[in-house]
Amino acid sequence: MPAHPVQPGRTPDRLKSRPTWLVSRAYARSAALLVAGFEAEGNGLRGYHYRLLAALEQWGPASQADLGRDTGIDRSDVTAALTELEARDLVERRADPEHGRRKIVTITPRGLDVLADLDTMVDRTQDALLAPLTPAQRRQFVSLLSRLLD
Amino acid sequence: MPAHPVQPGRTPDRLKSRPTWLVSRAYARSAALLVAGFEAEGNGLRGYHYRLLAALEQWGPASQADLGRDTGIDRSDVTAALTELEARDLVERRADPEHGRRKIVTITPRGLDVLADLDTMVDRTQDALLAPLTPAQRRQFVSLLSRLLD
DNA sequence: TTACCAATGTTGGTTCAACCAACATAGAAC
DNA sequence: GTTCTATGTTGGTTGAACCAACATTGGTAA
Repeated sequence: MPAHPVQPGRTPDRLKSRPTWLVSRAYARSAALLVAGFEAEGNGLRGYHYRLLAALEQWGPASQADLGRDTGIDRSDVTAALTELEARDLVERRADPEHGRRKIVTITPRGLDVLADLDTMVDRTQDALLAPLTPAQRRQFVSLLSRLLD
Repeated sequence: MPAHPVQPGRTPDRLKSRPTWLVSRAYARSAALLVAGFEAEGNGLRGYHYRLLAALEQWGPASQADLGRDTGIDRSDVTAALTELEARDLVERRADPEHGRRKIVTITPRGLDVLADLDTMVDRTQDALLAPLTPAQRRQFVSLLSRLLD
């Protein structure tokens, strides 16, 4: 369902055993945990910023267009998010010397620090989400999800 | 992550094995399949309408406020969705004889028919979503999701 | 009874993520 | 040299989820 409320009262039988419904509820919980985590210790950063920092750390400097393609974020949203990251000294934007219009984005040392902090927050969120499962069940869950998305 | 794009190019390692990420990707796929199903054979109806019809079928006539509480849909959105359902003769709204302001909503025979059609569409969507899994894995997946949401 | 409070249905908003269009400007292709 | 495509940016639009206020009604307390 293209709707993910956090607090339905009771659920019709036809919904509550359907995988699409369960996935949407799991997503609602997961997203709520992440939003709470970012709000509590993200210093105003959100998922967009985290994904951009992660991409920069993993693959090194990139143009904004490439960043957008890699992260699946629209060019215009990349621009806005990078402006906020730059204002916090977490990334650097400099003109590509070989391409007049292109800008090369680099993560700064402070950006790496913040990314590390966000990483531990996100890791704790995984534990919170998977709390009801045993370690073996968690591995199974991740494995099934991965297969589902191949 | 509070974002569910359908087409990221490549995914940073730190994301792609994290349950929250996998769940958000699974939700993106699930929601896209459902939206496509409703668009193809929903005759202009969407998830909201389906949930309301399902609640009415399952628990019988109810006031709008109760419907909202049961489905987790805001009162104002319930009003709008019911207006559309009523225009299609899928529900009936009549004043509660015992409560001046309250309205009792009932699903009509046509509403039951449409609900049955939507049910088969939604069932087919389950198969599409779970296609990569074997029957045993599907049972496991549903079981783990249910446990996760307890 | 009267006065207050809570609930109902409705209207008309706001917020926020996702997405789209248009632009000036730069390289690439032909 | 002209056309075509890519880039970064601005300024939108859409749609789901919420929220606020209102008139109206029932219930509660005094």
